[in-house]
Amino acid sequence: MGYFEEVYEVVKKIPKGKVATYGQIAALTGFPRRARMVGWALHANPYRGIVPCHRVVNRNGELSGGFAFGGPEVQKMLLENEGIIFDENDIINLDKYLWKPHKYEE
DNA sequence: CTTTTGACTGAGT
DNA sequence: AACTCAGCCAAAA
Repeated sequence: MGYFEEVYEVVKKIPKGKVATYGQIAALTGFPRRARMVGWALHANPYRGIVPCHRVVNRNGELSGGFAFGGPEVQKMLLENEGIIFDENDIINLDKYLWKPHKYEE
């Protein structure tokens, strides 16, 4: 099991209707300074369609970069389908939708 | 092998 | 509030 697997496991744990940041996932995997690795793991995501990478956003709650599994529009649609609402700037209200795990372990 | 780059973040200016 | 700098570490050139 490589580091990627840990990232995928955490991402898969994100409950529907919630989102998590790269840093948060990194922290959950035990490496709070490896947010970039999380991003890289998802970039190399061999489990596209299996790992809900659309629930992973940057610290500001906005959709990552200009590309994704199909495009930011698809990601937005998927998140709205999860019950998440975007603001005027297509930013997610982290105050409401940020995933707040009870424990930083497992 | 060395250098650049990147789905990031937090601190500093 | 917007921009820059520095850390992190793996893959690609």
